[in-house]
Amino acid sequence: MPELPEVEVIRRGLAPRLAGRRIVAITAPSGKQLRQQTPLADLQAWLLGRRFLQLKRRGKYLRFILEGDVNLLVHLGMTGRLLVGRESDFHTLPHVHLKFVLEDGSVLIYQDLRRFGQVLLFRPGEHLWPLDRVGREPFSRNVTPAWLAEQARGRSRPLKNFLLDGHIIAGIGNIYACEILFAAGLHPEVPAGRLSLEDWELVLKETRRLLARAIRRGGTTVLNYLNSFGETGLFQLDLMVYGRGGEPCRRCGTPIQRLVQAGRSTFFCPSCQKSKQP
DNA sequence: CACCCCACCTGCGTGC
DNA sequence: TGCACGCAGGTGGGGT
Repeated sequence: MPELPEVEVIRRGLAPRLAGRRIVAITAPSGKQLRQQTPLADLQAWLLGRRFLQLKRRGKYLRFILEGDVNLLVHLGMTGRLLVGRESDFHTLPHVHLKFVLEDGSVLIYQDLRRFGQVLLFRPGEHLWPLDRVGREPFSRNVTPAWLAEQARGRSRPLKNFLLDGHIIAGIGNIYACEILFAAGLHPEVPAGRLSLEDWELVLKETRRLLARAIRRGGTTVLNYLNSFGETGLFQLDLMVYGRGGEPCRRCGTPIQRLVQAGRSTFFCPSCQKSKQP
């Protein structure tokens, strides 16, 4: 699903459409539950009549802050979408699990084909516990090469799996993990603990560069990602390795290889990514 | 503790 | 055409 750039693009699109708007109705068109979801009756009890104040992002979570210290946490899982529009825009759309009608007649819908997402309500004063397990923000000053080296010290797990671990750095998913490793010229199977401080400087620099560029490009659409206006992203045009197994490397022409790490596909160029070997 | 596998869901492309 | 299989942007629980 959406990784950090896609979630951030959604946040930026949604925020001005929601700020100050009051929720006047909530329905559950599909009648199906997400992986984790506050019951509809509780959503209605706590959200109806309240205005959206702010929309924040933490890792891949979106945090909707409403009047009266009520919070709604939304995670899009693999296939979740948040779309804004007119009621009639979504009449025939399948897999719509929640619909919020706003006082100006616009609607916000949560659509999720695979239903791996989460929509959780937090009442005033309640702790937002899902955020406790979210790692550090890649753009935060508390993420430094030294901190990364410290986190990786003594670890045998492959660098790819380390980058993908949202409890350490938040927001990097399978696409950007592959792209970051290509940009840094590092082999995905190198044990994370074997990187030097200089390697971590490069990894962090490329992580920030790629995530920032992806946000500017409106995210990556490989299957069905859409921003809050139903538009695709453009970063897929910049992908160097992800989804390109067997195709020639865009830098050197060597066929891109695919391998499976921790149950997920990894794509890499065996020629460009060998400054460290497994 | 560290690490990996698997389930959780639905749909789509591929190959027989 | 039909069917079985593999695969898909994430995450956490449980096993080794």
